[in-house]
Amino acid sequence: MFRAAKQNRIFQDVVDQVQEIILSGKLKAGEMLPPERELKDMMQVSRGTLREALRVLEHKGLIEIKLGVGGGAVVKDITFDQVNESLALLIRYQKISLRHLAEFREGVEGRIASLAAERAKPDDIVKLNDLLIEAKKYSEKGNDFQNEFIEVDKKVHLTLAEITENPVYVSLHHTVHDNIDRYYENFLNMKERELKENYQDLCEIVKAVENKDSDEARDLARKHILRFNHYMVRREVN
Amino acid sequence: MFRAAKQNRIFQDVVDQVQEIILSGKLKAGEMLPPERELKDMMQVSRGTLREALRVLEHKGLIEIKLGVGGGAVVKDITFDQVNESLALLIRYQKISLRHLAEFREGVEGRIASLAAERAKPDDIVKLNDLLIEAKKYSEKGNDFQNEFIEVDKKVHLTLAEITENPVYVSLHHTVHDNIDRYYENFLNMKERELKENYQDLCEIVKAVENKDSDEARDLARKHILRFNHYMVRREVN
DNA sequence: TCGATCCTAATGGTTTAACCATTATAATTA
DNA sequence: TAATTATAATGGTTAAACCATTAGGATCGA
Repeated sequence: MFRAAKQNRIFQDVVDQVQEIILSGKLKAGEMLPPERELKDMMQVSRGTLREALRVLEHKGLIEIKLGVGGGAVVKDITFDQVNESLALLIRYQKISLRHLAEFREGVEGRIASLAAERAKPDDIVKLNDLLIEAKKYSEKGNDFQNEFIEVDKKVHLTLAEITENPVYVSLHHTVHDNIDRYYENFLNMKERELKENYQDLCEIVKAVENKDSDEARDLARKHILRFNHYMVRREVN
Repeated sequence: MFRAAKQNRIFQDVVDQVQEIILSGKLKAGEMLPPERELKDMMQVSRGTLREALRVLEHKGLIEIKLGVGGGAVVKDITFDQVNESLALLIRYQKISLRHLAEFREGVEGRIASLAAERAKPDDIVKLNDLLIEAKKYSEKGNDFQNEFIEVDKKVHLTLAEITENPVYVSLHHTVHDNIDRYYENFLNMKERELKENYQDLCEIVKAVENKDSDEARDLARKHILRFNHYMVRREVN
């Protein structure tokens, strides 16, 4: 209900004030805070204290600080970067294993596919089929184009997430991929047969979405991710 | 693939070094960093620079700083707090609406229930049934015990999340609840009839888990959350 | 005139030294 | 023995100076 009121720290008050100004829209993304030397006078704190506050705001992803003339603190358009970073820390601290993350992803992608099946518009179906054509190309070219295939695979999943029109899913897609990629760069080494299996998966998922068969889409997407997870887990380093 | 190498900043190097020491296990939760005045000498930086680094580490959730004699920077056991905070920011910045978050929760709780159905041990079933008895009590006492009922409801969901043995789900439970609660404290105002409906939901979910019927558990959990979401969305303030 | 080079000033990054505020512990006193 | 007070360790804050980076203007050469 309540959180600790460690409020005797001046820099925290500075953080809160600036954050409030940004979140309330008085300063929009791209606009700048006054230079440190002016701001410290306005807020009647020392430059050191102000800078501690700026460090926190920077780390929160609310501002970005540039050097030189015309530099200074620019208000940032907030992204999921901080969520990703925190998750990455949890993984490194071994509060989460990649197996857990992979299992989570399995559920999420299933849900995304099923929502996409309910919500896909004709345009979306076209886009998905275009991606399939690309995927087919790479899957037939064999191992040398493995990375390209994986990129297209990612794009299919991203497109499905976008079709849900729920930004939580879009962001989660990035979060999960960022964190899986970070530790498993090129973890995949699929044989040509496996590339083709994956291509088939994608085709079936898209077909289910096209048919608005949400249960089928969910089950197929989960199976598809499960296959990926197997490649991954068989290489897990723990 | 690569991230910007803004590495001319000394405090960043301090952050990286200390973080590495903590994550590598050389300093464990509960242990302390040297006092600022010693650490600054060891790392050959000024106290101001060191303090900027400590601010960042504190905000990352890696250390906690206490005042007074015997105070200083204590290594923290890392939690999901930072993830929650970042998500809360995204919500306030209106990158995510509560409707989106609620929809996401619906999917997650469904998945949790279905995994729980596959993994519940006899002990778990006992625990769930105990909670149901408590829930029944409050649901019969009517509106005055609405908050108590909601607490038990939360506990049921938390227990289901724990049964999955996947910490991602446990943490997500907290994240979602923290963020929903923050903006909808007491958002619920259920009539007695609604309390009883919710109690029935819980009973059915637990029964499905007991029967290891994962599809049924999933569908029931989703319907249950959907009901909650209706109470919430009908009060949404946007 | 154009382009290259250099200079200037704005702005963040860092240092130093001092002092303030909080608090656990030891010393003192009733 | 218990309450009170003093001490010192430790983080929090301030001030003033200097360093490093950089955009843009000034200068100079062709």
